[in-house]
Amino acid sequence: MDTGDRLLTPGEVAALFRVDPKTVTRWAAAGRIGSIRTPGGHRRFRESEVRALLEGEGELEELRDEQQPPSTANRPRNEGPGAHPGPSRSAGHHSPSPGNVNMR
Amino acid sequence: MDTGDRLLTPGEVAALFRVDPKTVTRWAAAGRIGSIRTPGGHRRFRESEVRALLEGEGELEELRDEQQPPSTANRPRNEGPGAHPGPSRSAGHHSPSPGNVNMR
DNA sequence: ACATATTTGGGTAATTGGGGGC
DNA sequence: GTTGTCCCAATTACCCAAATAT
Repeated sequence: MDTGDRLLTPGEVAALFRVDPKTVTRWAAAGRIGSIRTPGGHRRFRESEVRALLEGEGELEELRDEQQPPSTANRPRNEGPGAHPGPSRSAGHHSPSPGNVNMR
Repeated sequence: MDTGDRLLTPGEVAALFRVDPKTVTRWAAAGRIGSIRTPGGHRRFRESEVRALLEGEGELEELRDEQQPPSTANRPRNEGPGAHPGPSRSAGHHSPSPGNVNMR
């Protein structure tokens, strides 16, 4: 498994997150994302970390146990039965990511 | 691996649905739509998912590579009795959402 | 050495998030 | 039950110029 040795430029990370390169720089400055500095002062980011971040922190993941109201029930979100080849994130959750404490 | 879908900002999704960005946030909070959070806390939405929702719920079987057990060919389509398609979009009695461009 | 594109820095406006109430 | 609007705080986007990378 590649540990993501590939380094991404701020522009790449910005395009991945759909944000401004400046924002990515802010993340690095705030310590929200690991960054490697070039001797010239520019920043580089690990692709593995970036991918892990946008892997899908969506609250919607395995939420499929919806209740069914007797009358007005319409949950057109049903996946066919069978095996889910999807990469379950049930293995090794806590990653050595920086402390993600951002809540008021 | 990459689904190749771009990420949309809450404002974009809101404009697509013609709702307030706050409503989109509520959808994400309620788990009705997948969301990716930026390290800063903002949400980004997958364009493919949004388009799928906009297309109408008719999720046609465009995917033919989905293995299905040859035994149970049932379709757990909980449409529910009676007719109750999505909520009524009775939008049109107020000025366009000002929270899109030019606010303060 | 050149030039071009990208990144960096600071500053200001716009958007977004969360809560509350209608 | 949902959606839209109010507040404030945080994050993000666009403006500039200079430095760095290729």
